[in-house]
This record gives sequence, structure tokens and C-alpha cells, in this order.
Amino acid sequence: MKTNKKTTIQDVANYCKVAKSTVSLVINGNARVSKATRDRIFNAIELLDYKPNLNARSLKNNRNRTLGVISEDLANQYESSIIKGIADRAKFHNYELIICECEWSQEKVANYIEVLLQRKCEGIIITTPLDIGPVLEEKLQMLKNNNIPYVTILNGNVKTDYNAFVSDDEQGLSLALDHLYQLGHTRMALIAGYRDARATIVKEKIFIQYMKGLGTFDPNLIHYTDFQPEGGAMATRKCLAMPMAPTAFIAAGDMIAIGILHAVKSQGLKVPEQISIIGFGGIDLLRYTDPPLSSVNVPRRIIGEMAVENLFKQIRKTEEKIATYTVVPTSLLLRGSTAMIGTI
Amino acid sequence: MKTNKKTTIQDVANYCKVAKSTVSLVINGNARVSKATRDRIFNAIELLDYKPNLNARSLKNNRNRTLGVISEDLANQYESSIIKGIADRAKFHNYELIICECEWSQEKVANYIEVLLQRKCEGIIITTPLDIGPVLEEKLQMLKNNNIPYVTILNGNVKTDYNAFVSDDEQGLSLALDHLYQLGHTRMALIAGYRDARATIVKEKIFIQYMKGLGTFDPNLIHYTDFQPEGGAMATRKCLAMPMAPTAFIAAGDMIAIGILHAVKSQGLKVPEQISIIGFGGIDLLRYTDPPLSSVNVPRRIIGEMAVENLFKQIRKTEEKIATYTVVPTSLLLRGSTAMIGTI
DNA sequence: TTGAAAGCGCTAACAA
DNA sequence: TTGTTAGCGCTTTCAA
Repeated sequence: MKTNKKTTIQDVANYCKVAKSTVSLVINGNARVSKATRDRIFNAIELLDYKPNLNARSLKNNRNRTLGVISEDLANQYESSIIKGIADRAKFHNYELIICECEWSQEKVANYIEVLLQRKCEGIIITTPLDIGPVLEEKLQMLKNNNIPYVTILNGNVKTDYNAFVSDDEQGLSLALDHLYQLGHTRMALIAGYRDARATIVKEKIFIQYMKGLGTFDPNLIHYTDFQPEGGAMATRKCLAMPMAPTAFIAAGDMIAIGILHAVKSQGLKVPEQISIIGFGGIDLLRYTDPPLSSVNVPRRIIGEMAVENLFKQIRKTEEKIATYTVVPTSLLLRGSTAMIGTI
Repeated sequence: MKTNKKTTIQDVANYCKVAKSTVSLVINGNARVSKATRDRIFNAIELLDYKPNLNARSLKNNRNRTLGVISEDLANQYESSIIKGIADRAKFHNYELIICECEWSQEKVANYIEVLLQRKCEGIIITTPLDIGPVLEEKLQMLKNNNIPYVTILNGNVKTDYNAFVSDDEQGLSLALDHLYQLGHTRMALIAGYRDARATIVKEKIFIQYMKGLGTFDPNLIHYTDFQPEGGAMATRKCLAMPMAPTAFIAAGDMIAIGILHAVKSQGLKVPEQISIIGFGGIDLLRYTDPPLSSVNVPRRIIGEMAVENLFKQIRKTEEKIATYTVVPTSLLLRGSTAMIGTI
């Protein structure tokens, strides 16, 4: 029972007794229309409450001021900081965002890329801790071949051929390891995430390398989880039950670190006096645990902003190819969960 | 330098030597096409990698399988749970989401409503802790008058004429107050949010009423904040410095509660032994404070889901008017931040 | 300075 | 069972 048909450009034209092309010129700020008619038209637009149909416009222009975003999980702090950065810049440019959630599935990512393309998004941002497998790779290649503006936001500086902003997880993990080592720790555990996630793989690599360098590598000190606190807690309990329990824990994600903290405390151990913990990501809520958790800070919001700006560069100059591979350094966010070994 | 023009329905038709309308019929699953040609067409679609242009389609249909979402803050836990629920159901129905962030501004909300309308979203969900002022009211009235599917997600059971899912903040706050009262508390503080937010107003009303009933109402025990921990902490310090400090705190939001907890602890006071605290919202991270914070749980995700389903009801039957006003009850999420007064 | 006309890619009535 | 045709609402030549 939709009542009032939306007024169209034709209605405005009729009302003003001009051609709709004239109205179009006025709307689009073209100067070559006399002030008189322009005023008349603006007036009618106001009066008839005319709003251009953006679908029609974009059918014509093949542009629709829309960016597509594919993210792991909208309720995840790490991701939502990135999205916040994206939203900020999109707003600034007066673009809208179509946001999709891909839930740890390459297939869903691939699928959404198609959907966003069909919807004629002008660019696509893909942010995922997943590793890039063949399904996704094929799509990315397609985007690249067709010069479709896109950016990926990935973990870990593994050179890929795709436009990417990558947080330097290698450097981040080294930072964390160095820090712990300087505090006297030599037996550290890595509580990672999904085994096949890029956010796990990269950290694992550095961790193994570092521990081997130290000569204290023990494969039993690497555990895989679902990136959630519960999983982190479980892995921690296992570690603590070992005959030679670790004195420090590094988490592949902040939620894991929260789980570690809980498990350690519930065993009656003191953080950081007896056990040191470092998270990864730097989400805000770590401020509010007790003690506040130290973490490797990934400038998530800024990454989101950079991704959008890069996308716009690609959108604007379709002539030359703007390949991007930017490694974003991380930093140590020291709060209160690490200390010299055996402080107690 | 966009190279390969996307293949259109015409290309497929040409390739198969049929009319594009036939292709259209096949795409849309219309039965009245011979199996032979249908197969031929499917084949060509595959071969030419044809993907329908959704903009064109929606120009024709005036429907585009898109829902608009206007939310306060994408990085806010409370909101992102709601959005998660929305995203889930949208996915289920194979709809995409255009998500806008309105940042405590009625004007922005009003503005985005227009944008989403121009983009021909089939429905709009507005979720905001703001109170509905004249600017927004006018737009909502417009949506209503024009039978445009929309739902608001609001705080507090204040009867409005608009489609709404409201968390029963009155009942929630009463729950919290009763609980504290039963524990022997009579001197409680309300740390609210922005003074003019609906999420503040409703709670304030109940709080005042309740405390007056108790005969212990003290206006100095109501403070306003920006809904963030820092603000909560500041207000708490002020309360604790009073000659007759409160023994219990109620927060208008969970982030505030976190700030309260910090301030109380940093004054050397024990929670819950000396001071009880209750948050509002029930966000997950409260599990991980020390002690875990009790809170009034608002079923945010479910509210998001219900909002989408309701929207679809409106979208499907445009004939009859589906007015909705659903009050969603809250519950007490008791963790470890409240105790009998003077336990110590 | 303005208008006429074509067309973006699709759907849907109607005809064949 | 298939093709023809006329738009959806807009932009953009080209002509007047």
C-alpha cells in the first residue's frame, strides 16, 4: 500500500516546464544553466521533496559511492576497531559501507567478493586473520586482473602479490619475546589461535625460531585455540600442569590473553610476580583486567583508515596501477602483566 | 583502464541466440522455458561468467535485498552485539547490510535515514541510546506515513508510536535496585551517561522514584558521564569522597561499571565486600574483570534478530500495517560484584 | 541556455 | 516456448 510514489526527476522537470536533462545539469552543479531556471529548479526540488534515486544514477555512472567491507566478526574488538577506522574515512568521503561478516570461511569471503561486485561497490576491503588459500587467492587474482580497487588487511609480513596492509606480527612477536627474555624468561608458552589462521602461522614461525635460538624450544609449549578466552584458559591449565611449567605466556590474540590471565589467577598464581603474560592486538579492554594486560599493539584503527585512503587512490586513478604492500609496525603496550622472573 | 567490460544479459542472449528476456526468465527461475534452451543459457552464463547487475535489477524492481542499519558506534560492545544479531538474520535471508554510524547525533540519524532511502534499502533499523527529539521524530513520522519498513531499537519502555523494540530498562533498573536493597544497601549511587540520552533518562526516573520510596534519595548520588570508563571512574571518586559515601553503585552502562570498579579498587576498597557494583547491558567482557561484574542483562543479540524478522514482516506484507511495540525484559546477570552490605 | 534522444542492464507485459 | 517492446530514473551527448 505504498502511497506516495517518490517524485522523480521528470516530476521536477514537468513542474518547472523544462527538460529533465536540465534538471540533471542543475543537480550536478553544472554551470551552464541560467540563474533564473536554476533557482526555479532548486525551488521545485525543495517543494516536491525530490531526492535522486541513487540506484538509477549508479546504473548510469557505474559508480555508487559505496565501499564493500568483508570482516571476520563484527562483534570482535580487534576487527571492530579496524571497521571503525574504515567507517570514519568512508564518512569523510561521503561513501556508504556494505559490511559483510565472513566467519572464518574463505568460501564466504570469496562469495561476498562476488556479491559486492554485483552490487557495484567501488572498492572492497577484506580484513581477515585467515591465511589466503586457493579459493580466496583466485578471487584476489581476479580483482587484480580486472583492476578492481581492493585492499586486504592481513596479519604478518609475508610478501604477497596482493594489495595489502599487514601488521608486522613478526616484529610484534619479537618485541614481546625480547621483552620477556630481558626480564629473565626463557621458558615461554605460545597460546595461538586456529592452527591454519595466518594470525597463528606467522607467530608460530617466529616463536619457534626464537626459542630454538634460545635453545629452550619445547613443542609442548605451543597450543592452538579458537582465539577465545575459554580456549586460552584451557591451554594455560595444560601448560601449568607440566613438570616444567612456563614462566611466561604469549597469546596470539588479546581474548586468549584474557583467558590465560584467568587460568593463571585461578591456580593461585600471581601475575606478574610469578607468571608474565603478553597479549596481541592491543584492544582497549585490556586496560580493565586485573592486572591490566600488556600487549603487542597493532594500530588497528589507523590501518582501517589507511586502507580506505588507499582504496580511494585506486578508485581515482584507474589509469595507473597502484600496487600496495604496506607493512605496519607494531609496538609494545606495557601495562602490568609482565615482570622480572621470580620477582616473588 | 578497466579492461573487460562486464558481460551483460545481452551478451548471454547474443551468445545463445535468444532474446534477453528469455535469459531473464531463466535467471529468475521461471519454469516456462524449454529444458534445452535453459541448459544452453546456463551454460553460457557459466562460460561467459555472467553476473547480473544488481543495480539495474533494483532500478527495475525497486527492491535490492539491502537493509539499512544506523548505529551509535560500531566499536561499542553493546551495539555490536545488536549488529551481530542483525547481521545473522540478514545473512539468513540473503540480504546485505548498509551500516552507518551516527555518533550521538540526531541530525546524523535523520540524515542517514534519507541516504538509506535514496539507496532504496528495503528497510531501516535504527539503534540508538539517544532520546528521540524533534528532528528524528519528524523522519520517523515520515517513514511511518509512507509505509516504509523500519524498526527502532530503544532503551526503556516509554510508549512511543513508532515501531520499536525496547529493552525494559525500567524493569532492569528495578531488578538491580531490589537486589541491592535485599543485600542491605540503602545508599546507592547512579552513574548515568549523557544527560539527554534515553538510556540515561529512563534509569534516572526509576532510580529517583525508588530512592524516594526508600526515603534515602540524595541528588548528589546521581552523576552524568560520557558512558565511558574514565567518566565512570571520575564520578565514583566524587561519590566516595562524600561524607556519606554510597555503599553501592549502579551504572547506566557496562563501560561505566568498569570505570567504577577501577576507581573503587584504586581507593583501596574491596568489591564486593565493601562496595557493590552493578552494570547495565551485560556485555561479555564483564566476565573478565576482577571480580567479574554483575550486570543487568539486555538480550542484545536477540533484539537485533527480532528487529530484522520484524522488518521482513513489514517488507513482505505491505498491505496491512504491522505496527510493533515490543518490550524486551531484562534479567540480572549476577557475577561477583555485589554482596551483603558490610560483609567485611 | 535549453531540449531531444539514446542508453545504462534489467524485468515484465504482451504478442507471436 | 520464445521474442518484442516498453520502461525503471538517471546522465550525457548532440542539436537547436
